[in-house]
Amino acid sequence: MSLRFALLGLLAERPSSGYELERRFAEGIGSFAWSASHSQIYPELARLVGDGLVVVVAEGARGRRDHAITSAGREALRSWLLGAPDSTRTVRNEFVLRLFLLSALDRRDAVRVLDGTERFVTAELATLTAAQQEMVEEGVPPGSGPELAAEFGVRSYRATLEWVAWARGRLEG
Amino acid sequence: MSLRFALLGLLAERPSSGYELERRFAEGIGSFAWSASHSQIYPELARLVGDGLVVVVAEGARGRRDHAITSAGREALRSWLLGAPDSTRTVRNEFVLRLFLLSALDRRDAVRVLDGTERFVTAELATLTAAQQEMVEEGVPPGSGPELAAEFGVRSYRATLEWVAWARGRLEG
DNA sequence: CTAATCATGTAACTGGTTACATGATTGT
DNA sequence: ACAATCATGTAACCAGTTACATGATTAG
Repeated sequence: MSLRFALLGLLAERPSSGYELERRFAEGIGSFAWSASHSQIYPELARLVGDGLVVVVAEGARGRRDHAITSAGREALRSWLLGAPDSTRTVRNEFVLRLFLLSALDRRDAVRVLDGTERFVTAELATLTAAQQEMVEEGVPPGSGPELAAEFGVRSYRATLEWVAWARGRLEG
Repeated sequence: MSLRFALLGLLAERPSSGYELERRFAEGIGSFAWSASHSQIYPELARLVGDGLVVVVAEGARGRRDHAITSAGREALRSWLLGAPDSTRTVRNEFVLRLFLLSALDRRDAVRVLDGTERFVTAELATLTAAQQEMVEEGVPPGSGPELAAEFGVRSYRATLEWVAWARGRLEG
Protein backbone atom coordinates (compact mmCIF):
# COMPACT_ATOMS: atom_id res chain seq x y z
CA MET A 1 0.00 0.00 0.00
CA SER A 2 2.89 2.38 0.61
CA LEU A 3 3.52 2.96 -3.08
CA ARG A 4 -0.07 4.05 -3.56
CA PHE A 5 0.21 6.70 -0.84
CA ALA A 6 3.66 7.76 -1.91
CA LEU A 7 2.20 8.53 -5.35
CA LEU A 8 -0.77 10.36 -3.85
CA GLY A 9 1.61 12.40 -1.71
CA LEU A 10 3.76 13.40 -4.63
CA LEU A 11 0.69 14.30 -6.70
CA ALA A 12 -0.69 16.31 -3.78
CA GLU A 13 2.30 18.60 -4.16
CA ARG A 14 1.75 19.01 -7.91
CA PRO A 15 0.41 17.07 -10.91
CA SER A 16 2.93 14.92 -12.74
CA SER A 17 3.27 12.31 -15.45
CA GLY A 18 4.37 8.77 -14.60
CA TYR A 19 7.76 9.52 -16.08
CA GLU A 20 8.17 12.58 -13.93
CA LEU A 21 7.07 10.68 -10.81
CA GLU A 22 9.88 8.20 -11.36
CA ARG A 23 12.38 11.06 -11.33
CA ARG A 24 10.76 12.64 -8.30
CA PHE A 25 11.18 9.37 -6.42
CA ALA A 26 14.88 9.45 -7.23
CA GLU A 27 15.35 12.89 -5.66
CA GLY A 28 15.64 12.80 -1.89
CA ILE A 29 12.66 10.68 -1.01
CA GLY A 30 14.21 7.70 -2.81
CA SER A 31 17.37 7.80 -0.70
CA PHE A 32 15.57 7.90 2.62
CA ALA A 33 12.02 6.65 2.35
CA TRP A 34 10.72 4.97 -0.79
CA SER A 35 11.46 4.46 -4.44
CA ALA A 36 9.73 2.93 -7.45
CA SER A 37 10.42 2.24 -11.08
CA HIS A 38 8.16 3.09 -13.99
CA SER A 39 7.04 -0.52 -14.41
CA GLN A 40 5.40 -0.25 -11.02
CA ILE A 41 4.25 3.35 -11.28
CA TYR A 42 2.18 3.11 -14.47
CA PRO A 43 -0.07 0.22 -13.38
CA GLU A 44 -0.56 1.79 -9.95
CA LEU A 45 -1.50 5.15 -11.50
CA ALA A 46 -4.07 3.33 -13.64
CA ARG A 47 -5.51 1.68 -10.53
CA LEU A 48 -5.66 5.04 -8.74
CA VAL A 49 -7.57 6.50 -11.68
CA GLY A 50 -9.91 3.51 -11.57
CA ASP A 51 -10.52 4.15 -7.87
CA GLY A 52 -11.21 7.84 -8.48
CA LEU A 53 -8.29 9.01 -6.35
CA VAL A 54 -6.42 10.46 -9.32
CA VAL A 55 -7.47 11.95 -12.68
CA VAL A 56 -5.71 12.65 -15.95
CA VAL A 57 -5.64 16.44 -16.30
CA ALA A 58 -3.57 16.95 -19.43
CA GLU A 59 -2.24 15.05 -22.40
CA GLY A 60 0.98 16.28 -23.95
CA ALA A 61 3.67 15.34 -26.40
CA ARG A 62 4.84 11.70 -26.72
CA GLY A 63 1.70 10.40 -25.07
CA ARG A 64 2.47 12.20 -21.84
CA ARG A 65 -0.42 12.19 -19.41
CA ASP A 66 -0.33 14.45 -16.39
CA HIS A 67 -2.14 13.09 -13.36
CA ALA A 68 -3.62 15.09 -10.50
CA ILE A 69 -4.95 14.02 -7.12
CA THR A 70 -8.73 14.30 -6.58
CA SER A 71 -10.43 15.37 -3.37
CA ALA A 72 -11.20 11.70 -2.67
CA GLY A 73 -7.49 11.05 -3.15
CA ARG A 74 -6.60 13.79 -0.69
CA GLU A 75 -8.99 12.34 1.82
CA ALA A 76 -7.53 8.84 1.40
CA LEU A 77 -4.02 10.22 1.85
CA ARG A 78 -5.03 12.25 4.88
CA SER A 79 -6.55 9.31 6.72
CA TRP A 80 -3.50 7.18 5.94
CA LEU A 81 -1.14 9.83 7.28
CA LEU A 82 -3.20 10.42 10.42
CA GLY A 83 -3.87 6.72 11.07
CA ALA A 84 -1.85 3.98 12.76
CA PRO A 85 1.77 5.14 12.56
CA ASP A 86 2.95 2.08 14.47
CA SER A 87 1.61 -0.73 12.29
CA THR A 88 3.73 -2.53 9.67
CA ARG A 89 6.78 -0.43 10.19
CA THR A 90 9.12 -2.81 8.44
CA VAL A 91 12.33 -1.21 7.32
CA ARG A 92 14.72 -2.30 4.60
CA ASN A 93 18.04 -0.57 4.33
CA GLU A 94 20.95 -2.51 2.92
CA PHE A 95 23.36 0.28 3.69
CA VAL A 96 22.55 0.20 7.41
CA LEU A 97 22.51 -3.60 7.37
CA ARG A 98 26.16 -3.59 6.35
CA LEU A 99 26.98 -1.38 9.31
CA PHE A 100 25.17 -3.74 11.69
CA LEU A 101 27.16 -6.72 10.46
CA LEU A 102 30.55 -5.06 10.93
CA SER A 103 31.29 -7.07 14.04
CA ALA A 104 31.60 -10.16 11.84
CA LEU A 105 34.84 -8.74 10.44
CA ASP A 106 38.23 -8.45 12.07
CA ARG A 107 39.25 -4.98 13.23
CA ARG A 108 41.24 -4.09 10.11
CA ASP A 109 38.42 -4.98 7.71
CA ALA A 110 35.75 -3.36 9.86
CA VAL A 111 37.67 -0.08 9.97
CA ARG A 112 38.09 -0.28 6.21
CA VAL A 113 34.31 -0.51 5.79
CA LEU A 114 33.83 2.42 8.17
CA ASP A 115 36.31 4.48 6.13
CA GLY A 116 34.40 3.72 2.95
CA THR A 117 31.12 4.60 4.64
CA GLU A 118 32.53 7.88 5.86
CA ARG A 119 33.74 8.86 2.40
CA PHE A 120 30.42 7.93 0.82
CA VAL A 121 28.22 9.68 3.40
CA THR A 122 30.41 12.79 3.37
CA ALA A 123 30.00 13.05 -0.39
CA GLU A 124 26.21 12.55 -0.17
CA LEU A 125 26.00 15.18 2.54
CA ALA A 126 27.85 17.68 0.36
CA THR A 127 25.46 17.03 -2.54
CA LEU A 128 22.46 17.44 -0.29
CA THR A 129 23.57 20.67 1.36
CA ALA A 130 24.28 22.07 -2.12
CA ALA A 131 20.74 21.12 -3.14
CA GLN A 132 19.43 22.83 0.00
CA GLN A 133 21.33 25.97 -0.86
CA GLU A 134 19.79 25.90 -4.31
CA MET A 135 16.31 25.59 -2.81
CA VAL A 136 16.88 28.66 -0.67
CA GLU A 137 17.99 30.60 -3.74
CA GLU A 138 15.00 29.41 -5.75
CA GLY A 139 12.67 30.45 -2.94
CA VAL A 140 11.17 27.02 -2.20
CA PRO A 141 8.39 27.65 0.35
CA PRO A 142 8.98 26.62 4.00
CA GLY A 143 7.44 23.27 4.90
CA SER A 144 7.39 21.90 1.34
CA GLY A 145 8.07 18.20 0.77
CA PRO A 146 11.52 18.56 -0.75
CA GLU A 147 12.58 20.96 2.00
CA LEU A 148 11.47 18.59 4.78
CA ALA A 149 13.10 15.65 3.01
CA ALA A 150 16.42 17.41 2.49
CA GLU A 151 16.65 18.51 6.10
CA PHE A 152 15.84 15.00 7.28
CA GLY A 153 18.57 13.67 5.00
CA VAL A 154 21.16 16.12 6.26
CA ARG A 155 20.40 15.28 9.88
CA SER A 156 20.43 11.52 9.19
CA TYR A 157 23.74 11.71 7.38
CA ARG A 158 25.30 13.79 10.16
CA ALA A 159 24.08 11.28 12.74
CA THR A 160 25.56 8.46 10.64
CA LEU A 161 28.92 10.23 10.43
CA GLU A 162 28.95 10.71 14.18
CA TRP A 163 28.09 7.06 14.66
CA VAL A 164 30.92 6.04 12.34
CA ALA A 165 33.39 8.03 14.44
CA TRP A 166 32.01 6.44 17.61
CA ALA A 167 32.07 2.93 16.12
CA ARG A 168 35.67 3.37 15.02
CA GLY A 169 36.68 4.20 18.57
CA ARG A 170 34.66 1.27 19.85
CA LEU A 171 36.25 -1.22 17.45
CA GLU A 172 39.80 0.05 17.88
CA GLY A 173 39.66 0.40 21.65
CA MET B 1 20.64 -11.26 -1.60
CA SER B 2 20.51 -9.11 1.53
CA LEU B 3 18.61 -11.71 3.54
CA ARG B 4 21.31 -14.27 2.82
CA PHE B 5 24.04 -12.00 4.18
CA ALA B 6 21.95 -10.81 7.08
CA LEU B 7 21.62 -14.46 8.14
CA LEU B 8 25.34 -15.08 7.68
CA GLY B 9 26.08 -11.98 9.74
CA LEU B 10 23.86 -13.08 12.60
CA LEU B 11 25.32 -16.58 12.53
CA ALA B 12 28.84 -15.13 12.49
CA GLU B 13 28.09 -13.71 15.92
CA ARG B 14 26.85 -17.04 17.25
CA PRO B 15 25.06 -20.20 16.04
CA SER B 16 21.26 -20.12 16.13
CA SER B 17 18.15 -22.00 15.11
CA GLY B 18 15.79 -20.58 12.52
CA TYR B 19 13.34 -19.76 15.26
CA GLU B 20 15.97 -17.86 17.19
CA LEU B 21 17.09 -15.97 14.09
CA GLU B 22 13.56 -14.67 13.63
CA ARG B 23 13.68 -13.22 17.13
CA ARG B 24 17.14 -11.81 16.61
CA PHE B 25 15.87 -9.96 13.54
CA ALA B 26 13.17 -8.39 15.67
CA GLU B 27 15.69 -6.93 18.13
CA GLY B 28 17.30 -3.74 16.90
CA ILE B 29 18.38 -4.78 13.44
CA GLY B 30 14.74 -5.21 12.43
CA SER B 31 13.81 -1.65 13.31
CA PHE B 32 16.66 -0.06 11.39
CA ALA B 33 18.06 -2.36 8.76
CA TRP B 34 16.36 -5.62 7.84
CA SER B 35 13.77 -8.09 9.02
CA ALA B 36 12.49 -11.50 7.98
CA SER B 37 9.82 -13.98 9.01
CA HIS B 38 10.33 -17.69 9.57
CA SER B 39 8.68 -18.59 6.27
CA GLN B 40 11.57 -16.88 4.53
CA ILE B 41 14.31 -17.86 6.97
CA TYR B 42 13.90 -21.65 6.85
CA PRO B 43 14.17 -22.03 3.06
CA GLU B 44 17.10 -19.63 2.92
CA LEU B 45 18.92 -21.52 5.69
CA ALA B 46 18.43 -24.71 3.70
CA ARG B 47 19.92 -23.04 0.63
CA LEU B 48 22.88 -21.78 2.67
CA VAL B 49 23.51 -25.32 3.91
CA GLY B 50 23.28 -26.55 0.31
CA ASP B 51 25.89 -23.97 -0.71
CA GLY B 52 28.21 -24.97 2.13
CA LEU B 53 28.08 -21.54 3.78
CA VAL B 54 26.28 -22.84 6.86
CA VAL B 55 26.16 -26.19 8.69
CA VAL B 56 23.85 -27.78 11.21
CA VAL B 57 25.87 -28.11 14.40
CA ALA B 58 23.29 -29.41 16.87
CA GLU B 59 19.85 -30.96 16.99
CA GLY B 60 17.74 -30.28 20.05
CA ALA B 61 14.26 -30.63 21.44
CA ARG B 62 11.21 -30.09 19.22
CA GLY B 63 13.24 -30.58 16.05
CA ARG B 64 15.43 -27.61 16.79
CA ARG B 65 18.49 -27.38 14.56
CA ASP B 66 21.26 -24.96 15.41
CA HIS B 67 23.09 -23.59 12.41
CA ALA B 68 26.64 -22.23 12.35
CA ILE B 69 28.54 -20.30 9.70
CA THR B 70 31.38 -22.13 7.91
CA SER B 71 34.70 -20.61 6.88
CA ALA B 72 33.35 -20.42 3.30
CA GLY B 73 30.37 -18.55 4.74
CA ARG B 74 32.63 -16.13 6.55
CA GLU B 75 34.55 -15.50 3.38
CA ALA B 76 31.34 -14.87 1.40
CA LEU B 77 30.14 -12.45 4.07
CA ARG B 78 33.49 -10.68 4.19
CA SER B 79 33.63 -10.05 0.45
CA TRP B 80 30.04 -8.79 0.48
CA LEU B 81 30.77 -6.37 3.32
CA LEU B 82 33.99 -5.10 1.74
CA GLY B 83 32.56 -4.91 -1.79
CA ALA B 84 30.49 -2.29 -3.61
CA PRO B 85 28.83 -0.27 -0.83
CA ASP B 86 27.25 2.11 -3.35
CA SER B 87 25.30 -0.29 -5.58
CA THR B 88 21.61 -1.11 -5.11
CA ARG B 89 21.12 1.05 -2.09
CA THR B 90 17.35 1.14 -2.30
CA VAL B 91 15.69 2.06 0.94
CA ARG B 92 12.18 1.30 2.15
CA ASN B 93 10.96 2.98 5.27
CA GLU B 94 7.26 3.63 5.63
CA PHE B 95 7.74 5.59 8.81
CA VAL B 96 10.01 8.11 7.10
CA LEU B 97 7.75 8.14 4.04
CA ARG B 98 4.94 9.47 6.21
CA LEU B 99 7.17 12.30 7.37
CA PHE B 100 8.07 13.20 3.80
CA LEU B 101 4.43 13.48 2.78
CA LEU B 102 3.48 15.81 5.64
CA SER B 103 3.34 18.82 3.34
CA ALA B 104 0.22 17.30 1.76
CA LEU B 105 -1.69 18.06 4.97
CA ASP B 106 -2.88 21.36 6.34
CA ARG B 107 -0.91 22.83 9.22
CA ARG B 108 -3.16 21.44 11.96
CA ASP B 109 -3.08 17.87 10.67
CA ALA B 110 0.64 17.99 9.94
CA VAL B 111 1.41 19.12 13.47
CA ARG B 112 -0.81 16.34 14.77
CA VAL B 113 1.27 13.77 12.87
CA LEU B 114 4.46 15.34 14.20
CA ASP B 115 3.12 15.10 17.75
CA GLY B 116 2.32 11.42 17.26
CA THR B 117 5.77 10.83 15.80
CA GLU B 118 7.40 12.55 18.72
CA ARG B 119 5.53 10.44 21.25
CA PHE B 120 6.32 7.24 19.39
CA VAL B 121 10.02 7.97 18.86
CA THR B 122 10.45 9.15 22.46
CA ALA B 123 9.02 5.86 23.71
CA GLU B 124 11.24 3.82 21.36
CA LEU B 125 14.26 5.80 22.46
CA ALA B 126 13.51 5.07 26.11
CA THR B 127 13.21 1.34 25.39
CA LEU B 128 16.47 1.38 23.50
CA THR B 129 18.49 3.27 26.08
CA ALA B 130 17.17 0.84 28.71
CA ALA B 131 18.37 -2.05 26.55
CA GLN B 132 21.75 -0.36 26.23
CA GLN B 133 21.98 0.01 29.99
CA GLU B 134 21.22 -3.68 30.34
CA MET B 135 23.98 -4.53 27.86
CA VAL B 136 26.50 -2.55 29.91
CA GLU B 137 25.42 -4.43 33.04
CA GLU B 138 25.65 -7.77 31.28
CA GLY B 139 29.13 -6.91 30.03
CA VAL B 140 28.39 -7.13 26.29
CA PRO B 141 31.82 -6.75 24.59
CA PRO B 142 32.60 -3.43 22.86
CA GLY B 143 32.06 -3.53 19.09
CA SER B 144 29.52 -6.37 19.15
CA GLY B 145 26.62 -6.32 16.70
CA PRO B 146 23.89 -5.49 19.20
CA GLU B 147 25.99 -2.73 20.72
CA LEU B 148 26.65 -1.11 17.34
CA ALA B 149 23.00 -1.48 16.36
CA ALA B 150 21.65 0.03 19.57
CA GLU B 151 23.93 3.05 19.38
CA PHE B 152 22.96 3.60 15.75
CA GLY B 153 19.33 3.43 16.77
CA VAL B 154 19.73 5.92 19.61
CA ARG B 155 21.51 8.40 17.36
CA SER B 156 18.91 7.97 14.57
CA TYR B 157 16.03 8.49 16.97
CA ARG B 158 17.64 11.58 18.48
CA ALA B 159 18.19 13.00 15.00
CA THR B 160 14.55 12.26 14.17
CA LEU B 161 13.34 14.04 17.32
CA GLU B 162 15.45 17.07 16.47
CA TRP B 163 14.08 17.04 12.95
CA VAL B 164 10.52 16.87 14.29
CA ALA B 165 11.15 19.99 16.40
CA TRP B 166 12.65 21.75 13.40
CA ALA B 167 9.80 20.68 11.11
CA ARG B 168 7.21 21.93 13.57
CA GLY B 169 8.80 25.36 13.55
CA ARG B 170 8.98 25.30 9.79
CA LEU B 171 5.32 24.38 9.38
CA GLU B 172 4.02 26.76 11.99
CA GLY B 173 6.18 29.72 11.00
C1' DC C 1 20.08 13.38 -39.48
C1' DT C 2 21.08 11.41 -35.40
C1' DA C 3 21.76 10.86 -30.55
C1' DA C 4 19.73 11.82 -26.22
C1' DT C 5 15.91 12.00 -23.70
C1' DC C 6 11.06 11.78 -23.00
C1' DA C 7 7.31 8.72 -22.40
C1' DT C 8 4.67 4.59 -21.93
C1' DG C 9 3.76 -0.21 -21.54
C1' DT C 10 4.10 -5.57 -20.56
C1' DA C 11 6.17 -10.11 -19.11
C1' DA C 12 9.03 -13.03 -16.45
C1' DC C 13 11.05 -13.51 -12.35
C1' DT C 14 12.54 -12.79 -7.53
C1' DG C 15 11.74 -11.38 -2.92
C1' DG C 16 8.63 -10.98 0.88
C1' DT C 17 4.06 -11.43 3.57
C1' DT C 18 0.10 -13.74 5.25
C1' DA C 19 -2.27 -17.66 6.10
C1' DC C 20 -2.51 -22.47 6.82
C1' DA C 21 -0.70 -26.48 9.25
C1' DT C 22 1.43 -29.52 12.62
C1' DG C 23 3.46 -31.10 16.67
C1' DA C 24 6.84 -31.20 20.89
C1' DT C 25 8.20 -29.35 25.29
C1' DT C 26 7.88 -26.72 29.39
C1' DG C 27 5.87 -24.41 33.27
C1' DT C 28 1.92 -24.09 36.22
C1' DA D 1 -4.43 -31.26 32.12
C1' DC D 2 -3.74 -27.08 29.99
C1' DA D 3 -1.80 -22.97 28.14
C1' DA D 4 2.14 -20.82 26.46
C1' DT D 5 5.87 -21.03 23.81
C1' DC D 6 9.19 -23.39 21.02
C1' DA D 7 10.02 -25.10 16.53
C1' DT D 8 9.48 -26.14 11.78
C1' DG D 9 7.37 -26.25 7.29
C1' DT D 10 4.43 -25.10 2.87
C1' DA D 11 1.18 -22.58 -0.24
C1' DA D 12 -1.07 -18.65 -2.04
C1' DC D 13 -0.62 -14.18 -2.73
C1' DC D 14 1.27 -9.51 -3.24
C1' DA D 15 5.10 -6.24 -4.09
C1' DG D 16 9.10 -5.06 -6.54
C1' DT D 17 12.96 -5.69 -10.10
C1' DT D 18 14.86 -6.60 -14.49
C1' DA D 19 14.40 -7.24 -19.07
C1' DC D 20 12.01 -6.63 -23.26
C1' DA D 21 9.64 -3.48 -26.39
C1' DT D 22 8.13 0.60 -28.84
C1' DG D 23 7.86 5.11 -30.50
C1' DA D 24 7.76 10.55 -30.31
C1' DT D 25 10.20 14.82 -29.66
C1' DT D 26 14.00 17.81 -29.09
C1' DA D 27 18.63 19.68 -29.32
C1' DG D 28 22.76 19.95 -31.70
